[in-house]
Amino acid sequence: MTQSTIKDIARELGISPSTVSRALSDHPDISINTKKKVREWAEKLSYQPNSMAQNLKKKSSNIIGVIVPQVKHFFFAAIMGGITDIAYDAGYTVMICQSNENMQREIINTNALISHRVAGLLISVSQYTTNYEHFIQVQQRGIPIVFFDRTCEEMKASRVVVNDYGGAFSAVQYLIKCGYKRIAHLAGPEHLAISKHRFDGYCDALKAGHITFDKRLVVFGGLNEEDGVTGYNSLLEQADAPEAIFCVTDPVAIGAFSRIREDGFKIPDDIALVGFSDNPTVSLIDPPLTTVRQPAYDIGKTAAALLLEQIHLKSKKFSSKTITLETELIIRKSTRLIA
Amino acid sequence: MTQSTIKDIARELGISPSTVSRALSDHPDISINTKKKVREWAEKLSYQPNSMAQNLKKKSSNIIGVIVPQVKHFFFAAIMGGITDIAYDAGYTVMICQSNENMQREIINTNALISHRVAGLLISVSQYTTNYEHFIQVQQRGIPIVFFDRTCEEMKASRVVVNDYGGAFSAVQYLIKCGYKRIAHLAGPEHLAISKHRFDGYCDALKAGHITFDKRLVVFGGLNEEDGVTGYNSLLEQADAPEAIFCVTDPVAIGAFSRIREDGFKIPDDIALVGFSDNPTVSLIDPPLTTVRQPAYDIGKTAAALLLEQIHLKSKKFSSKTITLETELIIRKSTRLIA
DNA sequence: CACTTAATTGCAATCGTTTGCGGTAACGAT
DNA sequence: ATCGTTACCGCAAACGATTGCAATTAAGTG
Repeated sequence: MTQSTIKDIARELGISPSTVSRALSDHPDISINTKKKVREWAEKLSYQPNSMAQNLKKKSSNIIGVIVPQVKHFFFAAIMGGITDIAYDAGYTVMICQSNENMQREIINTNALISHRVAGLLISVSQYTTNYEHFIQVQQRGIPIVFFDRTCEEMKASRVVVNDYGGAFSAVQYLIKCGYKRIAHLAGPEHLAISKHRFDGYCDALKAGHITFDKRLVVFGGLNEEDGVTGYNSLLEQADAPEAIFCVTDPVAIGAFSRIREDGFKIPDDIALVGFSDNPTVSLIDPPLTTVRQPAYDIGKTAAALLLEQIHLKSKKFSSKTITLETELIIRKSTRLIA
Repeated sequence: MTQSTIKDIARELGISPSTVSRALSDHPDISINTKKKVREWAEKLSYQPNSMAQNLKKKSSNIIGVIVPQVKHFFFAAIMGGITDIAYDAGYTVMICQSNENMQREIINTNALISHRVAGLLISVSQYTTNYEHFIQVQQRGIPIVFFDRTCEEMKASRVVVNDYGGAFSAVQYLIKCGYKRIAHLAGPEHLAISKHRFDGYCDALKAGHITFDKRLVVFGGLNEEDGVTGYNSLLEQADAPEAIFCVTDPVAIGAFSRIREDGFKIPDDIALVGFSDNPTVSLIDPPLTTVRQPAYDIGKTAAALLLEQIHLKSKKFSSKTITLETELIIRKSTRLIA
């Protein structure tokens, strides 16, 4: 029924709880005899220490909190995999919350995690988060925090990101090399760092390729599949169909992909398409998508490792660092040489 | 720096911690004046209650523990979404662990969650788990437990599953109706309930279609993509290529899909393919996959709701129930009418 | 004025665990 | 017989919050 405690073992053996505690932690003051008996009874009662009591005493937990927009997206799911693997190895457990791209919910999640006195926080911010007060709060409490992917540039905090700029640049550069001239960009929310960096990469690649920027070929929107179709629609409203589209994420590319096929256009013959992430899906569609690979699982591992490092440093040397992982252009069949 | 406590507020106002506690919980004994001052200071110190202390006192937590094989698989990721949504609405937080299909790790995860005194446990067992001792332990402690998808039939416990048998049956029945005769089955691990049920559905559909069962057309394996390619390989070792393959999961189907394409065979002309789950990927590949849809997000929601129900019932009326969600055959282009 | 009653608040114990410090017993040494 | 060691072990406080009960004060009553 109810869980057994150190006191139960103590009562059973007619000794004090302190002795049991020390016996279980192999304290030298305790005789091997007592230790053996304590361990036997602990086993017999299938005793499991109460982490809450332990953490309360220690004034620190072995929980790391994670907030992501939506777990169901492969990118975040893969990151979660990396995080939980690292946490597991370090003896930590992870508490996960999803903001559902909603700032209010993100705030509540943050407070819930604070209440649980997480040892640290791993966050990828909601695309509609515009105010960072709740994250600043976290720092003021001395809770280590590491942002990943969707970072918060306004804050002095550690981050794990990928080379968004470089990835975007090489993707667009490649399109230009293929001979495309009218290259559109389905961008993300304007205030998000990843959007900005990928947009910058797009712009600079155009510049480097001596193609003049045409703002009618850029539409800012969201990061998910539905944004791909709405984005493509508003692209067509502003101008004639472009020759190629560089999308801010794979889901956006998938959205555009479906929309394009609906129109009966052929990829890459009528229009080329490039994504960003290399989700497993995009290599299986027809034609398989050219995309910029980012190492999702490694982002999770790296972010978790960085957080653990900060946790163990105890805010001594609070040197927030940014780790940038490399991206890689994966060329598939949704783009081709023309002219 | 350090988090403020009820005592800090008490000291600040020159009152006792008990009064602060009662004020914060709006106890009628406390004067509105005191309440106002307490709330002001709580706000000023950005006080967040220490859940550990609260839970220790209450001898129960507001954490629900989840163990899944791998979060990165869409099916589980989507379920996680459902779980966290329901948990959020009920004021619970979610602790997530992944077993990585490893029983030892599953055991350690279970103990970690027990240590954190989770209010309840949601589990989808690893495909290599053969011993259920650790789950029985959980029940003996009086911790509510709900299995989902990969359930544990040997135990008297609540479950949320889909109609695996019916889904498999209708899929194979459909294949027969299409005119296929040599229908193979890439099955899952033999001891897993979902494998068994889907296999049974396969068998019974054959029987109903007056097709004699050929054991060379069935290979038992794993549930993931790699198992699709190895499964397909051993299928070819045992017999000539079948006309159609019913796969135990979408990832297995994807594995077989890639393998079949490598061989230069055409789907569905040379060979038909059916999956199970309706992961988003399979509708995008070419040809889009015929599959049995199971409502992943709803499985998560249902399992979480059922668990919460059990938690609130406090083991009073311990009536373990099984909720079966319906499946739906989604017919796409990886199968066709023949002859 | 003495006494009851209502309105507030504080004391102290409790949840399960940890840990500094003090205590006891046994032993050998002087 | 006295003292010092050594080896074990227990007491009690503490972590932060909650809560039954007692205490205090003020107000109301006869």
